[in-house]
Order: sequence, then C-alpha cells, then structure tokens
Amino acid sequence: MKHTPHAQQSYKPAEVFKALGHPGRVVIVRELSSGEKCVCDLVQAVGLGWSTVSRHLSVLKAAGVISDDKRGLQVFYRLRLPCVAHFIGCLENPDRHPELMQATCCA
Amino acid sequence: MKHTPHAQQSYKPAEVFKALGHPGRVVIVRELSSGEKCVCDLVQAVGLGWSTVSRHLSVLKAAGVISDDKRGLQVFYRLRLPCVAHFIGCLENPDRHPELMQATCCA
DNA sequence: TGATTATTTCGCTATTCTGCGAAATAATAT
DNA sequence: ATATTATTTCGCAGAATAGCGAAATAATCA
Repeated sequence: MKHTPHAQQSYKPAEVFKALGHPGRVVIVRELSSGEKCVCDLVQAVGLGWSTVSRHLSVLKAAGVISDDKRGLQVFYRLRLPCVAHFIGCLENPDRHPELMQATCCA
Repeated sequence: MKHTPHAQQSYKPAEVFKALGHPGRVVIVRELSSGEKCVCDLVQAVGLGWSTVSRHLSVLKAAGVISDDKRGLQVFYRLRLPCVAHFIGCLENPDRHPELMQATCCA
C-alpha cells in the first residue's frame, strides 16, 4: 500500500479559539510547548481537580489542538499545533513580536 | 510633549482566544481583514440582530482584537491584531500553511 | 426644536460551561 | 483474582454566554 501524503484535516477556527479560551487550557498548552506531559503533570500545573483537567484536555483534543498517547498506566498529551504556543508568546509579549501587528505573522 | 515610543499593551491570551471563540466573531474578524467596516456591514455579514452583533463587537474590542472609530452617525471597526486574520486562514487551509505545524509560525 | 438614523444598553430566557466529588475504566502489580 | 494507580465519565449546582426586542443615546437633518 502506497503512502499518499494524506490531506491535512481542516480546523474550525471558532472551535480552536474557543478551546483555547480558558486560562487553565492556556496553561496546558504552555506546558506542552516544552514537550509531552502526563495528566498528572498537567493537573499540577493547572491547579484544578483531576476530573476538571481531564475535561479541559478533552476539549483541546476535540478541537485538534493536542493529541494523546496512552503508555502503560499513563496518558501523555502533546501539542499538535505547535504554532499556538508561539502565538501565545506573541500575545504576552507584543513588544518583542512586531509580526503580531502584521497581516502575515504566520508566514 | 515628546513621543516616547509607548510600550505596547500586553494581551491576556485566554481572553483574546475566548473573544475569538464564536463563529459570528470569526466572521467579523474575517470581514475586517479587508479593511474597516461599519456596524451595518457587519450585521449583514454575521446574519444576527443589531443588538447581538453590537455585543459581539464589544467583546472583541474588550479583548483588544479590534478598535472602533466613530465618524458621523456611523461607527467603524477595524482589526487591531491583523495577525489573527492570517492565523484563521492557516487553520482553514493547513495544507497551504506548513508553518502552522511549526513552533515559530509567527516568526 | 423635533424627526431620523446608527448604534448601544438593558432585561429576559434558554443554553452552555465550570468545577467538584463519586463512580467507572483500564493497565499493571501482587 | 485482587489491589493499586492513572485517568475518564457522570451528575450535579452555580456562573457565564447567546440571542432577542424594547428602550436609551448620539449625531445629523429638516
């Protein structure tokens, strides 16, 4: 069977943004920007209950922002759209990112 | 009085994302990407009532995504973070934007 | 001044979101 | 098989959001 370089799924912008529109979920993305993490690490970082963090993770996953990988007892999450972590950095420090103000920041 | 090249405000990422996390508000941003528009144009584009669109505009403005300018009877809105329009384009057409998958899409 | 036009604010209801703890799953270890 | 550990699902109560039409503002025009 031949690998057709499979067409990339298309994201629904409003869904992606909505998924990112919560402080705890932004923390999650920031954590994942330095590499995959297990849920336990993320619970620690976000500072909310397990069930709550688990739901936040499922929201991010449903939007296509992160993906998960179960290994043994643990589930590891990773950033599937690394770009958003950088974008968050731009928003937090616009002085150092003049591209933020231009129409082609992602180009 | 001398112009000190004034420090750029810093955005709260979760707020910006939350503001963008609604289909109608994404339509607004897309409309504004081609230049400023009056509320009447945006009501047309979004397809919801005036009061509703007005509130959506105030959400986007509060988050710093757009700004307004009253001239005569009309209020004109413009995109203050042009970058987000491009980012929306990336999400909708990831095939054509490999940067989306890289950590430095805004660089 | 009073009328008209463009937009925002208010008050309401219906829906969605958050966070929690308890219970359910799932994989490993004993 | 049972216990343990990591994580998710469920069900709830309270908060926030979305949309609407009516009323309030504001700027222009007659």
